[in-house]
Amino acid sequence: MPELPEVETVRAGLAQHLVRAKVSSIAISDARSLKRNVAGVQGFVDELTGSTLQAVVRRGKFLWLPLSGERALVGHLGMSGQILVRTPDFAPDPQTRVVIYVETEAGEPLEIRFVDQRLFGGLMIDDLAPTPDGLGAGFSPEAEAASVIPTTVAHIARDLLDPHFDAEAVAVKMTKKNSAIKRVLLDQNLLSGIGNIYADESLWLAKLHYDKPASSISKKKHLELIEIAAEVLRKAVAKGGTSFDEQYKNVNGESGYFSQSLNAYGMTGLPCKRCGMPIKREAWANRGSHFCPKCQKR
DNA sequence: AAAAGTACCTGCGCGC
DNA sequence: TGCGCGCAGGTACTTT
Repeated sequence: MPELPEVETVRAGLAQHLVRAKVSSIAISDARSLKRNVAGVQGFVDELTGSTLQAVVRRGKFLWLPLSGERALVGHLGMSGQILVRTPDFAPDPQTRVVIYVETEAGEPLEIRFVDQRLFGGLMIDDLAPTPDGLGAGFSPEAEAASVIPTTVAHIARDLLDPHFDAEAVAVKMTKKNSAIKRVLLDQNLLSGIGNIYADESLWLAKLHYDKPASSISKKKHLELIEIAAEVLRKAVAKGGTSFDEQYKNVNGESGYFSQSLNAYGMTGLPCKRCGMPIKREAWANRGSHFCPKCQKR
């Protein structure tokens, strides 16, 4: 569910409260939200307790909070995850799986609540390793991102808003893909941050059909699509992301309002804002694709 | 090696 | 009212 703009909204919210906060204790009510946790629940608790959260960094849809130069708390929201920052007196949030109790730099006690309906998201503690190119690993304006990345995130490509994102190189790779253009846009190993909403939105803006083979699209058009997608992501970040229901919230439990700007996703049956033809939804690759049958020809 | 398919979960709204 | 089905913003693993 959460794509780059939603995750960035969460990152910024966490950074506001948690930089240099110290972990006091942890409560795990559902260990299924701890992923790849070879050290066990107790190992997770032991390592995190007493540690200081140094920064909040994001690459694509992944977040991590360095605990030192070598280890980090990594989080992913999956389809339905939220990370809420609450004061201790705040009412319980349904589907809270993990609570990390912290004391902020200013000495205020806060709770980081990891909430997740479907359990596709999760937290883990992981090693940090140098990035292959030696450049900053992700986005973290409050504390310049170090050039170390969690090993479990290393295979994720730089996202479209990353200052080191190489649009030219990615566009060349896209022309060589023998897959549908939408599948390529969703390939986090090639370019990260785009999910189903922003893929459909970008393709609508670029007037491309989701199932058009990427190899049949020129490099120039791929570059245009990349720039369109980056702009959509930037605008969505500015509006706090897209919220349709209770599933996506920022760290304060508030909805974003980019849904007002959507042209294709979730607009099935409504007139295309360019030509008036009803937007169509088709099942595709185990998900839905929304597009204008007139503006977006295969 | 690349590309496609499947598994992992819970809960909601819909039609019957 | 109840039940089964389809649907939901993602990723990792397996298969072809």
